[in-house]
Amino acid sequence: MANKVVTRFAPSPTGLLHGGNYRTAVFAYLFAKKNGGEFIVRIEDTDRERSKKEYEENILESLAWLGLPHDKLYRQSEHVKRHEEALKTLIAKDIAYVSEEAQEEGKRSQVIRFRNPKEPLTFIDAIRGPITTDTTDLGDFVIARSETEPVFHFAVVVDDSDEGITHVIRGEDHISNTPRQILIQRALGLTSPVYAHLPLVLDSDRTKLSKRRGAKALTEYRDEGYLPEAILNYLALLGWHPKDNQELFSIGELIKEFDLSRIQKGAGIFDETKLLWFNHEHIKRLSNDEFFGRLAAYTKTPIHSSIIPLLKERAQTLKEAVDAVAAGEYSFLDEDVSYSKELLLQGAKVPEEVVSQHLNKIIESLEALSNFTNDEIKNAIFPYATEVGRGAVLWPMRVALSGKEKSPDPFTLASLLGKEKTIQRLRAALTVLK
RNA sequence: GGCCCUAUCGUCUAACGGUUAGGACGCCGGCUUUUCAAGCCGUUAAUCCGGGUUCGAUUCCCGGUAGGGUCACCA
Repeated sequence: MANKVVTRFAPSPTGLLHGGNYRTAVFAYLFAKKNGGEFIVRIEDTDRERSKKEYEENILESLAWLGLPHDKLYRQSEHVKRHEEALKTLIAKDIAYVSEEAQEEGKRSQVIRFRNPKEPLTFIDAIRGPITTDTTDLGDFVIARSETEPVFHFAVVVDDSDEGITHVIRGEDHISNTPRQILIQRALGLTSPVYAHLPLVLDSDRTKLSKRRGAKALTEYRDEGYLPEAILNYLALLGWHPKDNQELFSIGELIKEFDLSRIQKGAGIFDETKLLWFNHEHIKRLSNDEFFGRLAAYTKTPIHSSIIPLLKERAQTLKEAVDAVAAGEYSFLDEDVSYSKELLLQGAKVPEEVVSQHLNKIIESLEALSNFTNDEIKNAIFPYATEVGRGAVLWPMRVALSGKEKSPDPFTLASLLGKEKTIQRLRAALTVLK
């Protein structure tokens, strides 16, 4: 109990967060859960001008959607009393002091600075090992705008301590902030948490992922029909790797396998193509009912439950599935088909009398069937098709059933349509030829 | 520019001194229910450079180069 692991994700609600940001949350969450610990979300809203409620809501919504529930939620702004107390303590001890500043545009004339001991400082990063810097370079840095307005470094240190954070898992861009935070911890007599600085997630142009350069917010991926489990899976493997070559993970498996020691040091590029592959894999892993439910939650477009298996196989995202349905790719199921004679003959490459013969033969074979399953239909038709020429039999059959140039294979179509409708359409094809 | 971090196929990565440098995505090619997808099979492709240490370096050390981060009264 005394050594219970507590991690935190501490975003500032000053904008929408992208995949790289959430990757940090994923790692902090997995590490906490792996160790039976707690995952805390702390909204860092000390910048009162730029913090917005809508961003906070978006962040919380995204975290919930991804499947990263927090054990506790804090807002930094609610802790101002504690910050003020700690600040006064340091001032009383003359470790911090009120500094008169040269008047500048948009700046205060008075701020609170930290008396820097100016010495070399080494901390052990759980991913990178010892990191040494000389704090002299920092000078007497500012820790608060006033007694009631602490700056990031100060508030973070006090909060991490108050909230019992044992492991600070954050982006590499915070490495250079760590020494000054440790300095404040020491001045306050606090123990330092373990630091683990994650490699950055880069855009395809090798620069830090940023909203400004078009990095998508997580909610955009949701709107584009990505599955949260696919994004989670992809994010977990961006900068971390299991012992073996397993790639597809459920969240439970990730928690079980996750290990700080297998985190990468070098930055990684966010690859949307691979994410798409993960998404399709996770779609395929969904049961038909589950997939149907996800589609229903995603769109108002009515979707026939019988085509769910086809959609699962063919669509990489929910949006793709919906778009295909909306574009009429499966309309042959409930609408009558119509097509030209040319299309019916196009792929057959034999005279139309021969096609008629084949169609008659198909009808005859199918009429004898009792179950009308995909396999039964295939067994009835395929040997014949192979014997006389597959294209000559299968192409017209497929067009007769779908009315389209592109469609699923003829056996699947027939089983979906049912015996009666299938035979009716094959007869209609004979009429077209006449 | 100062300080810090990093460096294996195009991309994500495995190999914690000895491997034909492995896997996945993508690309390309082939097969398939002569369509579109999916699926299956296969091909292509990498240790940044230079010095050490060692019988032996992707792996350890040093230097260079390159990339990134950070130098706010933003977090």
